[in-house]
Amino acid sequence: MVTVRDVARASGVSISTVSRALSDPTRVAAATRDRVQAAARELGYEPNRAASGLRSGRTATLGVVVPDLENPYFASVAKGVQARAREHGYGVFVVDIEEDASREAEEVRTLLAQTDGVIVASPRGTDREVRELVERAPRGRAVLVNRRIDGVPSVTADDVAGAARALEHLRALGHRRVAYVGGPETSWSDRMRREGLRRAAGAEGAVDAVDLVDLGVFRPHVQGGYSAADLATGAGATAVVAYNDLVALGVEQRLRERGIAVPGQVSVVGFDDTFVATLASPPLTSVGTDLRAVGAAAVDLLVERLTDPDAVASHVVRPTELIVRASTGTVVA
Amino acid sequence: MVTVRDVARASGVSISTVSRALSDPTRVAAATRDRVQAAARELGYEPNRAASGLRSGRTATLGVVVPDLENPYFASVAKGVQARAREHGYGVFVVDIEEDASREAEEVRTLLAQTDGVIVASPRGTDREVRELVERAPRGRAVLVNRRIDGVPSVTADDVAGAARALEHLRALGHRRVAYVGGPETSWSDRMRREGLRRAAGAEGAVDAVDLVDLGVFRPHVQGGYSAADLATGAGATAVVAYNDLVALGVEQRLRERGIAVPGQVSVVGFDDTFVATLASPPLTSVGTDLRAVGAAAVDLLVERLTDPDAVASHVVRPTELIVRASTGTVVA
DNA sequence: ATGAAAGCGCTAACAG
DNA sequence: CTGTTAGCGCTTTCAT
Repeated sequence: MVTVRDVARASGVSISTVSRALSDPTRVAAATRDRVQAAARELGYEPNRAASGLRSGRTATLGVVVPDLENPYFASVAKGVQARAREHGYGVFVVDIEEDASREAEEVRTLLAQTDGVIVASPRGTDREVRELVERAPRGRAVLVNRRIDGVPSVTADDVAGAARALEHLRALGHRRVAYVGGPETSWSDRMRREGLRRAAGAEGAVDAVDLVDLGVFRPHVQGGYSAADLATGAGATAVVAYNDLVALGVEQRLRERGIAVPGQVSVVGFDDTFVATLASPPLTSVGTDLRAVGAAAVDLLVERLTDPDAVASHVVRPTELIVRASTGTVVA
Repeated sequence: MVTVRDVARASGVSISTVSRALSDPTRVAAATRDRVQAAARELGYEPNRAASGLRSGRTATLGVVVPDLENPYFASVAKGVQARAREHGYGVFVVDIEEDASREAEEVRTLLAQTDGVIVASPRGTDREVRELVERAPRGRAVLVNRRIDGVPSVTADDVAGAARALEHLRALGHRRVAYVGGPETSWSDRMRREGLRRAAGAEGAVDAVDLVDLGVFRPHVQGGYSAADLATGAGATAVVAYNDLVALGVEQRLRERGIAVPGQVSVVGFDDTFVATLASPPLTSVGTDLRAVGAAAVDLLVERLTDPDAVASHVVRPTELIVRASTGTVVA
């Protein structure tokens, strides 16, 4: 193993100069700096993170906790986190809690002890639990994704606006009775999406008011949508908005089986605009956000607070966009 | 921050006893052990990984390099790696090289310097490059997934058998002309899949021999299959085997657009049996492997070699299975 | 601008 | 079975 001592010997300086030349090149004469850096490169020197971390108190590592890496949503967020962290010089510990809310707090705690900061994506606990969990983090070393709690920095998508957009789209196509297939109860996004739909549906009795049928809570997977589809048609809805793309695919699947045309008889809208939206047939109209950007924003927030401990807890709200594809169409009489 | 000293003081023993009681409880009297552990819990002691790593030379961290986390294939492998590593007490650094072969070597090198071992999933470099990259790893601290090189431990799927199975399935359905939509040239799996198909196709002129049409190299995404579909029908194939599920979906998509029934006129088979296979319409017949198990096996291999440096480099070959769904059917005259 | 020296928290000899 | 001590590789005062 090549250490600072080896580099120091090779370049004829002391180990402290090596350390400086490599970490903060401005604090060393240009000539010395070059000599040291050349020696380091030649010897294949790689700083020992454990040692530098022990001394400096920084691990140069971030943690990200996701409910399920196989969910394309979180895969994208994790990808964004990893990429941006790398740009800032941080490595990333990824922890998949397998949708088990009870593991969340424990994993965050462990990660907090071995990283500089943690990103918790779509926390599964209640607001109370999440707040407690995060307040144990000294100086705001935790950032939430998809959950907004006062005093805790977070990155969320503008789901309210996105959902409203979706509803307006459906209204414009003539739909007056729209069903919503809901997601997990602890999902903050679900609450926001509901809210957006409700607001956009308009006052009861208004000329262009839309009847919103809440189908309840379903598993956020294909199966959930498959189970909900019949309820939607039974309720007389001509359009279905689903908690996410997978659920929407489940709805499409069941409708197809029953010979109900999409969008001929029923229109379907998903959320998240993950790549599966384009795989569906018909391809899915979906409310999307740039998920990698969400992950990247969370890293930026964290790094900012790590660098400047006095930074206030800010809430970044990323824009959402309605991507119209073939799964939505006009109402037939 | 709570350190061993605090725990030592609280439990009335020396710091080394604390260290022992916490890491190897057998080397300490039962009563002492309990006292120390209680104190540690009460104080909320979390060992400092940097410090223990610095002293012991172990980082308790593994690295995994994947070409693309958003690819469901690698998401599953990464998930398997993370879960199993956790069971062994290791954290996992995930690095996504964004399908950029030129970043591979550098990332592996960096990772090797800050972890105990590295798993390289589906290396994108040539055999030569991969061998060089891995031989820099002292004492076999690298394991390959989806690439078999002598002397380097690896986990692969039995793609030859899987591909053969797929071809036999098609033959049994009456297909005598089958097209293969190939994947990346540096893909070892692609080579094996080709080989399996070739072998199972049988000797030319045999009664039940199958004509294998090689369509060439395509991008391993939906678009690749979409582009290849017309070539397959143009070549008179009644069945198409695709490099992976996404490619197969692309084939299905294009065929549907052209009004060619699947499986009525053309059957389609994918590889990897990722969750997207079930999303397709019709759902895709696919040759699958338990991808989480692949990741887990890679971790086991690595941990074994980390624990016993004399362990020989073994090659784990995971079984593949043909999952028959609605995208394959009998040939119509 | 550079060097000497201390010490981060822990584990591993070595004593006892 | 337990305590003492040294030191992992690095960063960071404090001198010079």
